[in-house]
Order: sequence, then structure tokens, then C-alpha cells
Amino acid sequence: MHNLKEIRKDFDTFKKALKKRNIDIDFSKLEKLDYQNRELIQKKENLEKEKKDISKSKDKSLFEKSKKISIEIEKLSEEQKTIKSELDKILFNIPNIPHPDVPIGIDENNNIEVSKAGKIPTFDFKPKTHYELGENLKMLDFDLATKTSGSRFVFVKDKLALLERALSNFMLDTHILKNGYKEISPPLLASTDTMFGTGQLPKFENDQFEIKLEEGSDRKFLIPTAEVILTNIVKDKIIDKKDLPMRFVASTPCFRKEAGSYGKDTKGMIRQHQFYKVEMVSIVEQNKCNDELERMTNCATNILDLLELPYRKVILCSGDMGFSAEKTYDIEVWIPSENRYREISSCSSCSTFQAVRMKSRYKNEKKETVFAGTLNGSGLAIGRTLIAILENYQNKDGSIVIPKILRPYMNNLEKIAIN
RNA sequence: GGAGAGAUGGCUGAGCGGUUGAAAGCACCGGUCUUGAAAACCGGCAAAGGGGCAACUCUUUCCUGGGUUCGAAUCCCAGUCUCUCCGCCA
Repeated sequence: MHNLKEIRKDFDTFKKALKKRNIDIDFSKLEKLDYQNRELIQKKENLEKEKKDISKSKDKSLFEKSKKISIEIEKLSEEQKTIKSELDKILFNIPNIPHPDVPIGIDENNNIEVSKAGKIPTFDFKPKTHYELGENLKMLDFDLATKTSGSRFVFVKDKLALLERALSNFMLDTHILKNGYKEISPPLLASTDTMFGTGQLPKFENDQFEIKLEEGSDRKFLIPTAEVILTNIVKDKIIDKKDLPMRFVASTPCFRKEAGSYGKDTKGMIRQHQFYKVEMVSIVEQNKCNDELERMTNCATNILDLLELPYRKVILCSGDMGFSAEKTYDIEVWIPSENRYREISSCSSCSTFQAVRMKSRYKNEKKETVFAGTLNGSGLAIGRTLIAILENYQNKDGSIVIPKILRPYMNNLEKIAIN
């Protein structure tokens, strides 16, 4: 969310910066509502002052007048609240401003490749898809999941379940022991204001699974990513500057409706309603966002290096970035059956955008209270890492070689073969 | 599910109709003292919003939302959350 005080100072620059997002915002209405809002506040405050003075004077002859002022204040206050909520409705739905480094573009086709790493495997046979491999091994069961739960779910069984668990542990260990993240096992349900804090609400309510605890209770949502719950650790907080940067990592299930993806990636486990993801979150001083983003992205690619999977790093263009992000790197892993790279991690700096929504602040050198910077990144999406391993490490007979780094996590198993 | 207790600033914690934005302590910052540090002493230290180039100033805020009152952190009502005891339970 943007700070109105800042926007007001240079409205034209604000408008221009958001043009890169190519979205429709009624700026003139925003400006007008802001003006009306402030005008009403002034009127109201003048009356409040008058009333306060009467009260202090304890002059009984003025008490009647004070009553009348109260009614007037009430009226103004209602009017002001209405204007403010209209203003908020616009403000809550305005995305973050792209960082100057971000290339301008419409969609994913305008993203720019930054670097490539790893060796793309060559096969002397036609590589199978991950779901063919998994089903042949009898370790991925989509039909069963359809029976118990519906579409976009999967049963992972046996050695692949072990592999999934190993991946989670390996990634966590790496981030905790080598990259300085603190391990968190968080709640998987988030309240409305938590979802608002990171930007999932109000605009993306359709993508969220809502949980009904009991009739009339507050709304709760299954987290679409641990980013939501980890970032909100600093919600409504004035953080001690000494505690920055804060770095958290968690491995959690994520739940998404995938409402806008009908017919997309319907085969296999690329796009599921539920999947595991290891998520990194950093809370930093606001001027450190860019450095932290590079650091975080390196933590993510480091995992792929260790797993010896080929990947490339892409910087997202202005039109393809998420709502809260100012700058995003996607890490894409090589998928042999599709003969292309697919997203396996997304690392974003959100500048102070989420902190404004969450009211997360700290005192800077000048003792001013300022908003913190927040970043999040997958390190990595476990389901998709599993896919990448299946496909990149497959043999002609349908068996899968286990990446060396994972073997200690799998009782030194070297290969998964058909029973 | 049943019975109680509570929610105040970064933290602990007083206040229980008007000079209380809020005592005191801790933490933090500055200073005196000291070779340096500690201790002691002195001073400073809430947030949000509005106005102003600025110095500054005004309004709001003691869980949330209503109510009583000229005036509410303080009284009344509703809700949320936390804690303790009993029951049930991974």
C-alpha cells in the first residue's frame, strides 16, 4: 500500500510510475477524495477543539452549546468516514510501483533472462513426463486423489514421499545452517488482516480458500504461501533496529484455488490446489531491499546448484510482477519433457508496500519512525523440485537417480526403481 | 462445553469521572563523574492523522464497537482475545 502523504507530494510522478503496470486506476478520483477527506478532517478538528475548550472551562452556560457541537461533529464524522472508505477502496487495490531496474513490459514474454546455470541433460531416448514416470513407479497417484478430493490434488507415495520429505529437510537445513534464516513452523490459517497485510486481500479473495470455524466468527484463510504468515510476524510492530535484518524460513503446505487457471497445466502436479513450499522471508531496513533481494535469490539458486539441476534466472517485467512486488526474480528449472524452463522459485522485494499495510516500522538513525522493507522468496517449491528431479534424473528404464546431496536424507538411497 | 480473572506506552505496571497522553520501574538515547567500563547522578524518550517552508501547532488513540455525561482509560452494554480451574481431546 502506498503512503498517501508521499503520493500527495508528487502526484504526477506517482501516476507515471504506475503506468508501467498497465492497469486502470482512477487517479483523479483518488486525488479528489484525498482532498475532501482532509477538508472534512479539518472541519471536524476545529469543532473538537471548541468542544474540548468548553469542557475544560467547566462553564455550565456553555454546556448546551457543547451538545450541539457534538451533533455537528457526528455528522461530519460520518461524512468523513464515507469518503475515507471510498478512498481506501481505491488505495487498497493499487499495486506496488516497479523498481527502476524492472524492464517495462506487458506479460511474461517481456521478462528478461539474467543468467543461466547447470548443464541441460541429453537423453538417448525420449524423456518421459514426471507424471508418466511417477505413475509407472506407482508413486504418484492422481486418480486416487481425484476420488478422495477432486481435481488438482495428488497422492505422493512410497519413495517419492520420502524424496519430498528429504527435499524439505535438505532445503530447510541449508537455509538455516548456511544462509542464516531462522526456522519457523507457523500456523497455516491466517486472519483477514494478516491476509490484507501481505496483499492477498482484498483484491485476490477469489484465489483463497476460506475456512469456516463457526457461524459468525472471524474469517480465516488457508495460507496460499508461508510468505503471508512469516511476513506478518512483524505486523503492528515497531521493530528494534538492532533486530534487523530478520530472516525466517518455513516449509509449509500452500493452498490455492487457481481460479484463473482453468485448463492450464491440468496434467501432472505442476499446478495443484495444495503443495509444499519452503519459503524465505526477510525483514530489512528500507534502503537494504535491493541487496537483500540479490542475497535471497542466491540462496534459492544455491539449492538448485547443490541439486545439480539446470536453471535460469529471469527478471520479471513490470506487467508480470505480483501485486506487492517492486522487483522480482523468477528462477526457472529445466523441464526435459517440455523442453523448456518452468518457474520453481520467485523472489521479490516488496519495498515498504507490505509494511505500510501491516504497520511494521522501526526507528532510523534520525530517530524517525519509518516503514520496514519486506522480501519473500521460495527456496524452493518442493512439488516442482520433485518434478525437476524426476525428469532430469530419469533413466531409460524409468528409474530415477537420487541427487547426491539428498542421499544422506534418504537413508543413502541412490536410485528409485520400479518395485 | 461449564466457572472465574484480565486486556493501559518497546516491556513491567499504577490510575478507576475533569491539571492523565497517562505515575513508577526497566530498556533505550544524551550528559556529568571515570584512564576506560560499571555504578551513581542529571536530562530526554508513544503512535497515527491534520495544518505550516519551518520553528511549531491542533486532533485522535489506554483491546474493538456502541451508550451515559458538558467531560470517560475510568461508569453501562455488546463483541474479540488472553490467562486460570473443571470436562473432552491430537
